[in-house]
Amino acid sequence: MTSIQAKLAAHGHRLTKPRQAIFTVLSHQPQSVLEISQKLSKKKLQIDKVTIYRTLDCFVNLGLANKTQFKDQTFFYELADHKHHHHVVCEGCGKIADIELDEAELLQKVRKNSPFQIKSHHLEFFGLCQKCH
Amino acid sequence: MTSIQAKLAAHGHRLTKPRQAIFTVLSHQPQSVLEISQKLSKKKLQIDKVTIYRTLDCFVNLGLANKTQFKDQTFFYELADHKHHHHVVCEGCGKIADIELDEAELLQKVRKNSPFQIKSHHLEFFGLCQKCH
DNA sequence: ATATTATTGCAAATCAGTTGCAATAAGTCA
DNA sequence: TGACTTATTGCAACTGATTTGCAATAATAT
Ligand SMILES: [Mn+2]
Ligand SMILES: [Mn+2]
Ligand SMILES: [Zn+2]
Ligand SMILES: [Zn+2]
Repeated sequence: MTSIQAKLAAHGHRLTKPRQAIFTVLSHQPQSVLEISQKLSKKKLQIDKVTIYRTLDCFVNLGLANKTQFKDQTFFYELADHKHHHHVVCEGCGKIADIELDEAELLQKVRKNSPFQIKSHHLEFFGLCQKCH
Repeated sequence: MTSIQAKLAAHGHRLTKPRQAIFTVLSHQPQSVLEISQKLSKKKLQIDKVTIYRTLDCFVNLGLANKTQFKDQTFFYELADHKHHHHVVCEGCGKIADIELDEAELLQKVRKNSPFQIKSHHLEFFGLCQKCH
């Protein structure tokens, strides 16, 4: 709460009830707005989806959340307090697991092979989890 | 034409005029359906966007095209006849360049770190091209 | 040439995300 | 604390991308 409080304040933003609620529901598991909405409902916290979108957007800008995308046109959000990492998605059951890699070599190769100044990347893996295998 | 012809036939699909037209317009530059549609229009080939979607879907299934996604909810399609590769997208002007990497090490690391059976991955880089830099 | 059925095009629907705006509630300060 | 300012919320309507239903059309096989 203090961290979010501080970051919001530093940007002239307010710590509101919806923002607190949405924050408590975030985790390292990337979640869609629908899933977040449903989690909130279960907690008897009724928050409009537009507010969820705007809040997540705000969190992403403040570096509190990360926005990801897998194979469909839906965006997923997770807490940003961990180390930079990527995910493996099970194409059988939808399960998502974190993957932590040393990407130094990879990025080095890319920088050597491309004249672009690279700022960020998306990397996601797809396959089958142990159960679905 | 023969390659597409053969693959279509092998799956009981027909080589139609729209399919030929759409095929000629594909390249290694990932393109959205809108862009493909505009290219076709310039060639005086008026094809409904629904047909473009269905055709691209068909091409992807036959391994003739690849479907990619960058930071928005739009899908991009490119020819699949080249070696496996990824892209760098300029966030200034939208320019897209191919990036070819040796991913063996990376995949090895991932397989070692994850119990999932990995089948595919998405990897895209974002930054600024030389002009926008 | 005819019959069969995959494919097309149009209209309408869906799905995720965005925008406008009036009502509400944080944060500020006397 | 209580009034004041303005960020934030919720609702309704909208957009852009993609999908679906269906009747008309055109590729293929005989
Ligand atoms: Mn994660
Ligand atoms: Mn390419
Ligand atoms: Zn699974
Ligand atoms: Zn550029």
